[in-house]
Amino acid sequence: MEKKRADCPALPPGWKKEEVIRKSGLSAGKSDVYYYSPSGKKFRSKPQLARCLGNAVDLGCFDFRTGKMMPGKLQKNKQRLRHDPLSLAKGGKPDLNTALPIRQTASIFKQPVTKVTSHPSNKVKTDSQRGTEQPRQLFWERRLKGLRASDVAEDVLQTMELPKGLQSVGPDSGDETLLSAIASALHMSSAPITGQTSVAAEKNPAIWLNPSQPLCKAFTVTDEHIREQELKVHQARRSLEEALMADSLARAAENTRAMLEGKTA
DNA sequence: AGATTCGGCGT
DNA sequence: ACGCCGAATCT
Repeated sequence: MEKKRADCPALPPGWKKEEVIRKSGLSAGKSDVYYYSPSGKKFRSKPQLARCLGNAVDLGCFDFRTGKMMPGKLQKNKQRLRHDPLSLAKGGKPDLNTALPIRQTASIFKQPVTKVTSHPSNKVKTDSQRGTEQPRQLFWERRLKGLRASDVAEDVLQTMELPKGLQSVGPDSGDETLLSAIASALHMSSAPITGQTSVAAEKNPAIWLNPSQPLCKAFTVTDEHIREQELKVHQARRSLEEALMADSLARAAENTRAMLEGKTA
């Protein structure tokens, strides 16, 4: 069988793509697409591919069937109406369009070739991809520096203030990166955010940093912190309530005025 | 056992 | 209509 394995320019060097036509059955004529990693492992779906490449390549606009990046295929974010019941009903994290910027050049990350199993009959198995996390770039949070939220008039919104106890770890000790790092951690992972629990990370983060935690010294959240936060939420809700009330009064006033003018005209 | 192939579920 | 993946079948 002369299967053509073509290079796939959209993926890191060494990755091959193959298309196999189904030749019998109900689905005869349809085709299946496979990819092969540089080490020869076969991949048969986009999720599987994504699990392997991890943050190395953004497959957001990668079309598995054609093997090309489709610029127009931005995140299929359903233009869901605010307060759509569906958005609230589903569990998990809110579906905000806040994909973080990630590295596009994958080739510096080597694909794992072997994995040593711990036992006597030490056959080298192809690693079970599920267990191994892909490497993350160290200090990637620094790329978030300078990103600011702004309102419709392009005025930069006031940035959040961080509680005193939080201290960053790493080459950029600014509060700005710290805020981004923590916000990202909360956004991306459902695991507890503890900060860097190893003291060694503070001395030499380049070696000891735990990349699955934000660039932040370990911290503890006290009941006091929680009460403060609850208070802030309450105040924010009050402000919002007042603003909405004022707005609706203003609208009502505007309507009646328009009606009166209509009559006199 | 591993590779190949098609079915069929879920969206 | 199609992506994804289970599992029957093939080597």
